[in-house]
Amino acid sequence: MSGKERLLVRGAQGDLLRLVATGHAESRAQLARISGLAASSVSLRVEELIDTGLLVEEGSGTSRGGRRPRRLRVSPTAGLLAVADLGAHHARLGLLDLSGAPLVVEERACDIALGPEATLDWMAASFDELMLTHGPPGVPLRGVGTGIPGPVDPASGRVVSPSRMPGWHNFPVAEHLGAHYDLPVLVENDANLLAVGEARSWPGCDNLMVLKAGSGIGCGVIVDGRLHRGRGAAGDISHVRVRTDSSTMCSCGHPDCLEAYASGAALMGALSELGIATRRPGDVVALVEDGVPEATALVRNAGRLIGEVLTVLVNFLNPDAIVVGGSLSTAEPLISSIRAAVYERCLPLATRDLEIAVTRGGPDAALLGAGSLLLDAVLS
Amino acid sequence: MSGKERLLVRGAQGDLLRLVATGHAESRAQLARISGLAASSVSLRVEELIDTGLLVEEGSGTSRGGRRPRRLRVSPTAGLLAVADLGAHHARLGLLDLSGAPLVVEERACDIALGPEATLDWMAASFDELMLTHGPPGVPLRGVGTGIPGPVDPASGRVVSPSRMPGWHNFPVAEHLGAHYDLPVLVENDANLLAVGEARSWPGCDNLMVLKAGSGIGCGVIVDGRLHRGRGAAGDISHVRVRTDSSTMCSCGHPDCLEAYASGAALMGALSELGIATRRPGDVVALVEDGVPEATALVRNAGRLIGEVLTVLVNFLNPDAIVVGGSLSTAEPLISSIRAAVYERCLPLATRDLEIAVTRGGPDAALLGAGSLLLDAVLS
DNA sequence: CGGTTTGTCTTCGATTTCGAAGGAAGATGG
DNA sequence: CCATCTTCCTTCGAAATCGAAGACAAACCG
Repeated sequence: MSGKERLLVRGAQGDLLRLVATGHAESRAQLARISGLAASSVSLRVEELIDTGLLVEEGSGTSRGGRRPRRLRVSPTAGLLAVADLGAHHARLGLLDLSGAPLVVEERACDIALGPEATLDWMAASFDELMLTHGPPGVPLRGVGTGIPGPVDPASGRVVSPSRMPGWHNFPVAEHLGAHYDLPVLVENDANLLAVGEARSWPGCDNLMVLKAGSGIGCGVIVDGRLHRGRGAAGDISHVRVRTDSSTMCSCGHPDCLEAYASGAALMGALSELGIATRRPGDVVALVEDGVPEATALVRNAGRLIGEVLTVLVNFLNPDAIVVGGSLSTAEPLISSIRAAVYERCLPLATRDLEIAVTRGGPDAALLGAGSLLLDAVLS
Repeated sequence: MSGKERLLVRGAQGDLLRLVATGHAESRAQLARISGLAASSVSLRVEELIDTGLLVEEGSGTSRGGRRPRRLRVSPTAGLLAVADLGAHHARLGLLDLSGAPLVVEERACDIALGPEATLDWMAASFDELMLTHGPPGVPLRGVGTGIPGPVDPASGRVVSPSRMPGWHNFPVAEHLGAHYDLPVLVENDANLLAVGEARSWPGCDNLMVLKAGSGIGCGVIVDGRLHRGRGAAGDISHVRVRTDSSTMCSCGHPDCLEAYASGAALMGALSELGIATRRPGDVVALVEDGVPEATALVRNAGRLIGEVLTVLVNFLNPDAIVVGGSLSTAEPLISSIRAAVYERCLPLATRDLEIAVTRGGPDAALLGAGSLLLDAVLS
């Protein structure tokens, strides 16, 4: 299940491979421009990477006015990454090649309430199955990564006081997965993975806030093109106090947290009090699309509250874009009321070129983000 | 007053010089460790820098168990930086050597309400005077920088819609100063400079929020050890909506901005309504120290409001420390009520190792910050 | 269609950087 | 006080990197 010889790419070679893998460059000339190395050095290194079997030349790219570049790609046989995005009741699982491109992605039902051991063992078994059924023979697994719907301490790879994951507190996820695989293991908060994944779809935007609005409210922050972790829990906005008429206690012990009003779980709760049953946050979106006024009003209020919180952060961080993802993101009134609140209340300087939009990266964005981070760990 | 030949330090040499100048290293061995270069390469480069007259060897450092290192310093004759921190009624002006150490610092009265031309020409004249009276003969000026008590667009060096600087809107400060000096010119928001300056006093803290509580409320943000500018106005918290009973209109046209309740100007206004006259934010601190209950109550309320805003940002950014500076920072009740609000309401994960403290960098911190940023511009 | 322009990639000598080895200078410890 | 250790710095051959020059390939354009 492992024990393959470690990928050996040191220094400059690793950097070049990474640039190709992440899609930042796909020709020698581009590599030279981006890496700052001389064209001749790049050619030498690329030669070696091709000899090692990590890179392949594949046709030619589009001309920029002169000779067409020879397109470079990470070899499909160089290795695979197994990645997962764990949700409360479903997980997306996939295999990526070393360029981060998905080979297979599947969504499977699971239940994190069964506890970490059961869930992670199930995940590992699913990875093994995917490797057997979809992995080309002889192509080694190079890394394993998963997103977790709760706070993760990046240093230790442990889950730290999650709200909706009974039995997971302080569980060493990375260590447990590492016991199955003698490989680099990545464990990261799901919103952070989404942020990293989305960042690829927002070229030129170095500062990004990616909101994940599902059962809970998560947020990943990209500063200067890199994921900002702070001391580990950066990006948390769910326990911010909001301005409301009524007063509701949040599970964290404080009154009037954003999560208690604007999360998918809160919306479902409010609907059920009105006698409208829902099973998943997606059902709320369906109600909105069906024109159920109670649902629309609740979603619109959620958007306003989220927007008011974002107001503070937009003034403070001056991001290039706010990206809204998660299962609630397809509800039109949510986005538009977030937009309204932010544009109305923020400084003109901060909103002048600010874009507020839904996810561009598609349903696999978080998996791609996991691939992206995992690649850094894999390439020496 | 200029036209000196440009400092010529390319690539690796500039990096080494910068490391010595910023105090990150003071021996060849240390340079090798920090820069990642081979010890032999470091020796070569340092040799050249000494030959050029930019570095000097000066005695020996303390042993770490073996031979004592030969201490390196930036030559005092390598050049000077002229820096200023402009306030509403006072400016601090100083000359720094290329290591960022102050040669002279003076505080002089001025009035930014006289408009940009008058103020900047006065500043240039003051710089010239300082050079004449305190600059060692023959030592060239290498750069000029100033802090501005309002938003600055870093790309163009213009002031953008400042609240308390009549006549400055859109004025090209960097360009105007650049006409006097054919040198690198730095123009930056004052809170940002304070943040950069303070960062030197907080080793190990890569993520820092530095609050400047004076007439206005400014905030500089250090992320990953570097100043975060966003699109230019990052760090603004003064126009965040706060939770209050009453309702006050802010000059920005929105109700209940933090600035309208918690800035020095707002406190002075509130005191005058109570029949207590003050001329400067510092007077408010004096009243608090004299035990005037109205002043204490107002300051405490300001601290609470600021703290509540910080709550959001602390959860979001997970900084290592919050540093409070500015003329109000010496009011004990301000800090303690900020502390109370943040510690009470933030996530344990975010506050576990969070320090909330007053400035460590002393009164010249902003000038030192200007020197630090200016150095980057000066060293090619 | 053939010259011109633009961009890509390789060749090769010059330069820079590295790394191992060794000398210098002080700390440590009997 | 002398042997030994640690750290600092330099020396010198080996390796990596650079940059200029040129070959190559396509787009552009009268």
